[in-house]
Amino acid sequence: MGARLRAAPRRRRSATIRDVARRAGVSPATASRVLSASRHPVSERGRRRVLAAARRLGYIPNLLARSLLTRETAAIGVLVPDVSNPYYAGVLRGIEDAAGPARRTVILCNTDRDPAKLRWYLRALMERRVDGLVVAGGSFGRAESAITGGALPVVMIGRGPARLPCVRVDNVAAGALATRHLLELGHRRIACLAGPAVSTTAADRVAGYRRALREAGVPAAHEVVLEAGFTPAGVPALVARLLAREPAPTALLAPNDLVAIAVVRALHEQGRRVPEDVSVVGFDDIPVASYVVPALTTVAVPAYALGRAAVEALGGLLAGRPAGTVVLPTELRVRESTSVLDERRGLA
Amino acid sequence: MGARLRAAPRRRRSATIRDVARRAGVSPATASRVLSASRHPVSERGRRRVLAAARRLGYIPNLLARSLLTRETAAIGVLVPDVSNPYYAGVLRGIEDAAGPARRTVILCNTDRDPAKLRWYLRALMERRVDGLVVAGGSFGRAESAITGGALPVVMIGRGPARLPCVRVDNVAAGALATRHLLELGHRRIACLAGPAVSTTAADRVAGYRRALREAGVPAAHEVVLEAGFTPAGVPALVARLLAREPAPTALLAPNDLVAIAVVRALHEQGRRVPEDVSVVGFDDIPVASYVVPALTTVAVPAYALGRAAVEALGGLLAGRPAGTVVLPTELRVRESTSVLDERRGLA
DNA sequence: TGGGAAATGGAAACCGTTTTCCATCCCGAC
DNA sequence: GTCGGGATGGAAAACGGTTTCCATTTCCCA
Repeated sequence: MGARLRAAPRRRRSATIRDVARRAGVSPATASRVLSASRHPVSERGRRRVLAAARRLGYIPNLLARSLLTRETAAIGVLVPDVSNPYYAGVLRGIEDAAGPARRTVILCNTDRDPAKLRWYLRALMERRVDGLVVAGGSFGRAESAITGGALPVVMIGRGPARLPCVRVDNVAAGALATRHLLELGHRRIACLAGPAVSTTAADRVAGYRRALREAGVPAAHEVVLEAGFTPAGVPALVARLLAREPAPTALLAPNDLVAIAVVRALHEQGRRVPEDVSVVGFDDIPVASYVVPALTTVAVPAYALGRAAVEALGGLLAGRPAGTVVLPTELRVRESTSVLDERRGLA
Repeated sequence: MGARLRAAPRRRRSATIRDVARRAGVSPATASRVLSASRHPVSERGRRRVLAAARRLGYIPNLLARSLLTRETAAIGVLVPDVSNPYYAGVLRGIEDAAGPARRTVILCNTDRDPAKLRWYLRALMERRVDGLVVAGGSFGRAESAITGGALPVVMIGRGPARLPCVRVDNVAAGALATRHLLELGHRRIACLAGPAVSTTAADRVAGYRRALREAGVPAAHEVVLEAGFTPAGVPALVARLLAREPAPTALLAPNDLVAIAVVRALHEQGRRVPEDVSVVGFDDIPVASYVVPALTTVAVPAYALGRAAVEALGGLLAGRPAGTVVLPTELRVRESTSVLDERRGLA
């Protein structure tokens, strides 16, 4: 004979569908049909009684039990490098706003771009049987696919392996856009602070920078690329190195707005004014970019829209519609941190 | 006779503990005992076989089934007004970093301070049977407690009803701290931009501001409080109103750093320099505060630590330890946006 | 009046775990 | 020789829903 399993004493048992059924004088089957809007017909009288009983008992369905049976959890896992980064905060907000109406909940994981952490979280999400994944700003290679068993729908944000659907911007174009803006203002000595070496986003922007310079016929000797990371750490030293060059650049690209703001400050501390002495362009257009002084000229990346689009693509995948790559447009927002090159000034 | 339920065709069935048991030549009970590190002894031989079978089959336990039985989901719901706000992003990061090691996952909900949205999410979290809740920056009254049935452990961040455990800072003290700093610099006409009227955080800071002024013997007529909200919207108009006063304030408190940065900009646009003409103090010390020019003098609120502490308190609650109120210290960070009052300048 | 279809409702299996009872077996102690 | 007890392992009952089969009615139309 099996055992009478004692309920864990800690949490009091809440009303189950059987309780509702009993109170309504119907079978659990009927109660379920009413409460989960099944297609099976139920008499008006039965429906009313079940609804009344559910209300009276404060019935809250147990999604775990339902999910166990239906194999759907209505939960999606979201992997981002770091929510503290305003760009990813925007992405996350878009994800959540799109997931809510679809009655899906978001399980958040910060990977810090650490593959071990990524895999650890991936496993946790698999154990929870999430319906799908949105992965932003991380690599997702063979090892990761092995964990998901390849069966789990995944949408990448930014860039991922070709086999996975992806929502992104054209970062090569974005890099070129920023660079051409500076070229049009007369700048020729334009430095580029690149993001971390592992980031394809950063690499693409650098590629766009190089391409724009070449197309404008700027000598290759003018190309200056320094690795800076996506955070302001180390920015003053990098700026100092740039200012020490002979001749020094008159404009520069920062890997994102956060770093751009730090660059403006570092230049300020070195006695250079923006944009009179040096022009600075950022990427992302985070909320604060338009409030700082000088307001940042930047290439806007639609973080919020990327998040939304990713969830919509994932929803499509879950509904059986295939998803490909979605490329959203970037846009140059000219504000105050760039200006026409004044030959009499400049860093030199 | 009952029905043979056909498995949903969409998702392929992954290996279950029964598959593992069969392959290892043991019963599901034994397999479970090995895989979930139960106290029940299992022979070394059996253990090895189960582990090998699990590895071979790529077994990933189904947490839904486990949770259904144990009544614990190892998931916590997190309700914040808006992740795009850097302050809440910091809180969230702290929450997640503290939850991870405890093997708990975080379900994120953005409430936008909308009670309807809050209740909607609350219900969704109840359906998912989260183990507990962390609620930041929202009210949590009778109606909300009714949804959770009062049985769900809840930790508030910031401020909540007295009956709930809470992790917060002393915002009255923080407001007084900022104000006293300005008083010490010689300012007497200090304006206060308050946060939204519904926010107790905002109200407390205003109270601290008033208290500090009174204690310094500043005439009540010098008190100026304008409602500004926690976002930069409308800031230029408010600043214009302030500048139009006669005499005009020589210093001001912003409800948070984001607004403070917008205030600095608005002053700049009106031809006033910070701090030479007007001193500005913010709250929170968001990451960007130290990178803008001028670097913001601000009262640091330990967002990350608040998040961590909330999860730790919740963990304690779940382990049966009662939790009270935790008050974390704020700290004045004097940077560049405040300076000694120069009688010859000022707004007047 | 008969018959097919639609409406209505219940019994029970099933999802994948965990855990409680036993049932053995084996060991040393008395 | 038997008895207490620890080690080991299995059967089966939960957890709380959903859904598949039926089993009845009821209804409409020929």
